[in-house]
Amino acid sequence: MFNIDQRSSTPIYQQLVQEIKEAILRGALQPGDKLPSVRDLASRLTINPNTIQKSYQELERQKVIETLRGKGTFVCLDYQAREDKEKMRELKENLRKTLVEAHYLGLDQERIVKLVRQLMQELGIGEGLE
Amino acid sequence: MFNIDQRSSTPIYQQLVQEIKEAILRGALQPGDKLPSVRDLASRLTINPNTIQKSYQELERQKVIETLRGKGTFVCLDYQAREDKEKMRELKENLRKTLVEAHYLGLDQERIVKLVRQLMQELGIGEGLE
DNA sequence: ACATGTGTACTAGTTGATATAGTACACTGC
DNA sequence: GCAGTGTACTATATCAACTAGTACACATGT
Repeated sequence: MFNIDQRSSTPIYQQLVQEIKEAILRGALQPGDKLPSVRDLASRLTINPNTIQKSYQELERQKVIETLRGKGTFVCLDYQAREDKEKMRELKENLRKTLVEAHYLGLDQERIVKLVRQLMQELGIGEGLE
Repeated sequence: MFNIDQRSSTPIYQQLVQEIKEAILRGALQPGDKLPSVRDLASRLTINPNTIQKSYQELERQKVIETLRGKGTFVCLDYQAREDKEKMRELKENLRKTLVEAHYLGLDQERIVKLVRQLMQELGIGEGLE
């Protein structure tokens, strides 16, 4: 279901957050869809339930999913992008690092922009918020 | 000299690697320039010398700087971008994450490209390898 | 009422990366 | 020789991430 690399240096819970967000972006998970339960997903991925819960908590904090006690966890119906200066600062910082890396790999301006466009298409990032 | 945030969650040695690479990009450090000695920089930044050394080792591994035993550490004269499939894979993965974040912050395709172009200009990434 | 499945909360312990502290050695240039 | 340089090593402390185990609250179906 989700692609998790146990040996990766990036925390498992962060990988899962990323996987779920991407699944929503490409439409594999639709608004209103029910996510697997914490225990179910944990046993399927052979990961501790606490780790799954941490991912779900993070996604809920970001208003991407919502949980109904006793019923389950669902993809939010109306994701509203909010202005978040702190997140925006982090984004720029991150993009900065990535661009420096790209340059040291020998990519010039146009090849970088081309790569960005290609990845956005793969992810399903369109003109607006669809 | 270099902007290090002791309280940041990203490791100090990685911050320093990033700072030095950016300094080279914008020309503050020129090819052939001598970098501060491990001990000197450590005392100026109030950081342990071992941490500085770790940064220098990483940069040397990436062929960005080179060290001459007993003489000092210098910015490489001829940085040759080499094909590195593993690095390229990491770069794409990283860019992917960043783009997903950008989308969830409400940025559409054009605003993302615009931001990328702006940051590249700030960093001094031009058409080719200058 | 009961059993089951759900999210939630808590404690405890392990592991690995990070950073510090201290010491020692080898090379260069004066 | 001496000062400045990079390098190497051990030991220690700290913190985040992860695992393990347990317990509780709520919703649903029987």
